[in-house]
Amino acid sequence: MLKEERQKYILDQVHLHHRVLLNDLSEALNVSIDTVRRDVKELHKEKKLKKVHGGATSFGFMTFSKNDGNVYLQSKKIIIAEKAASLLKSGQIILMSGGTTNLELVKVFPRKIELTVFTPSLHIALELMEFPNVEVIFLGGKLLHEAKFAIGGTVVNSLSQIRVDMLFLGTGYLDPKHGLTEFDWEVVQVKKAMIESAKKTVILSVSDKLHSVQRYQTCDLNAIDILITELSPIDAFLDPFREFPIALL
Amino acid sequence: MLKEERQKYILDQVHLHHRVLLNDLSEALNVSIDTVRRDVKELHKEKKLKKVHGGATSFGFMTFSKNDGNVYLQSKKIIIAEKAASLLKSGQIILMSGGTTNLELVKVFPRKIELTVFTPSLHIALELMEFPNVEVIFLGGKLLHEAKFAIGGTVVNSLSQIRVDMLFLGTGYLDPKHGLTEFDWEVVQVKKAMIESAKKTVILSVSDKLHSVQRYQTCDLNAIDILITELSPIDAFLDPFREFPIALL
DNA sequence: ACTAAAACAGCAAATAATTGCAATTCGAAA
DNA sequence: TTTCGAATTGCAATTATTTGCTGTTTTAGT
Repeated sequence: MLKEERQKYILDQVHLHHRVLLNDLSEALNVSIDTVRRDVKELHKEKKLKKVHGGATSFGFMTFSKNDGNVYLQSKKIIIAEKAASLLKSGQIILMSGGTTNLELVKVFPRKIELTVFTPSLHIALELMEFPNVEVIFLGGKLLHEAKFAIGGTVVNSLSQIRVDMLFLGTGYLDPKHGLTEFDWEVVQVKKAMIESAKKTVILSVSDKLHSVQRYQTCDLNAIDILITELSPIDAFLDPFREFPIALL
Repeated sequence: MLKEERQKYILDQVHLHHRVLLNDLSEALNVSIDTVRRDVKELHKEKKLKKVHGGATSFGFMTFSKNDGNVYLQSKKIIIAEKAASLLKSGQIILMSGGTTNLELVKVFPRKIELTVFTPSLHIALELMEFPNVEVIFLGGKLLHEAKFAIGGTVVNSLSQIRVDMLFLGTGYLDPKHGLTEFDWEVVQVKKAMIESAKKTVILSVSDKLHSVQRYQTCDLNAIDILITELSPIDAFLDPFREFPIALL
C-alpha cells in the first residue's frame, strides 16, 4: 500500500470520526504503529490534522460547532439539501425524520413559502422554530436519548391519522438488495408508519451510505419514490438502483 | 479513550449545564477522580472553564454571594432550581412546562435517581436528553415558534390520559387575587390540563413575577400546592400568599 | 472549631513517543 | 536489466506522558 493511500485513509478516518487511535490505524492499515505515528506526525506538520497523545483529532474537535467540522461529508450533505429543497412547494404538508442530512435540509428551507411540517425529531423541530413561515407539529412520544427522536406507539398512532404530501427520510442505509435498513428496531417501526402516511417518499443519503446494510429493514426499494445523493444522477455508482421505480436526483 | 475526548466531554457538559461535579464526570467517563481533576485543572489553565471546589463552571456563569443584595436574575433561578430539585424522588413521574426557570431546574437534575418526565417544551426535552437516568416523553402538538412549546388539542388530549406525581410550572405570573396568569390563551389551556393531570402542582417563580397579572388566568391559588421562590420562606414579601393552602419553599 | 469532603503532592505501573539503526523497497541513471 | 542512493519501514532501547493510588493538607459547611 502506498504511503499516500495510507495518509488519505488516515485523513478520511479523522474527518469521519473526528478522532482516531494510532492502534486502530495500525491494525486497519496493516503497518507498524511506528509508521502510522510517522504519518500522523507528517500530517500534523502539514496542518491536516491534530496529533494528540495516543491518536489524532480533527481541528475544530474541541470547538462547539453544531456541524461536525467534517468538510467533505458536510458539503455532500449541503448538496443533497439543496436538491431536496427544490422539491418544496407552497402549501405542502411535509413529514421529516431525523438525521443530520435532514437537518441540513431544514437549514436551506425557503423563507417565503408556507409549509406544514410533522416530525418526531427534536433537532429538526428546534431548527424549524426559526422559520415563521413553517407550521411545525411535533409527533410526541418517548424520546431516544442518543437520536433525540420520538418512538413508540404514540408516534405510530399519530402517524396513522395524518396524510402528508412528501416524506423526507434522512437517515438509514440503502442497498439494492436489502432496501432501506436501520439499526434501531423502534426507529424502523416509526419510519414504516411514516412511509405509510406519505404520498411520496424521498430518501436523502450521502453516497457513503449506499450499498450498506444494517440489522433491520424499514422498506424495500419499491417503496421509495425519489433518491437524492450528492452524486450526479448519471453516476455509474447508482446503476444498481435503476431497476427500481426510483427517480434519481 | 483519548484525553482530548474526555476534555471535550467535560467542556460540553460545562457549557450545557453551566456546572458539573467532578464525581459525576469521573463516573460518566470511567476514569479516576484524579484524572478528571487534572483535566479540569488543565482546562482551567487554558481558560476554557472555571474550576471551583468540587467541580467546574462555565465562565458566563454568574456567581452570587448571600450577603450581596444585588442578585442576578440567573442566580435567582438557580436558587429556585436547587430548591425544586430537592423535591425529586426516585421513580417519580414528573410533568414539566417550559420556561427558563424550569430549564435551570433540569440542569441541576440528579444523575442518580430514575425519573420519568412528560413535557411539551422542546428546550426541556432537549436538555433532558443528557440524562440517561431520565425517561422523557414529549407531549406532541403544534409548536409555538417563540416559546418552543407544544399547544393544542393533541397536547391537552394526551394530558388527559396521564396522571403524574408532580407538576413543575415554570412560567407565568402570580398574584394573590388573580392567581396564576399568562398572556397566551393556548398556553393557558395546556397548563390547565397539566394541573388536572398532576397530584401536586409546584410553581417556580422569581419574586419579580409575584404580584403581577396577565391577561388570562390559568388557575387560582387554591390549585397550587407548593410555591418556590428565591426568597426565604419567611420573607414578608410572601405574606399575602399565606392565606392560601400553599407550602412556601 | 470540628468534620467530611475535596485538593494536592509524590510515587509507581502502564502506555505512548522518540531516537538510532538495519533491512527493505523504489526509482532513476548507467 | 542492473546498480546506486534516497526514502520508507520495522525493531529495540530510551525517554516522556498519563494515570491511579497513597498519605497529607486544605477547604467548605455546619
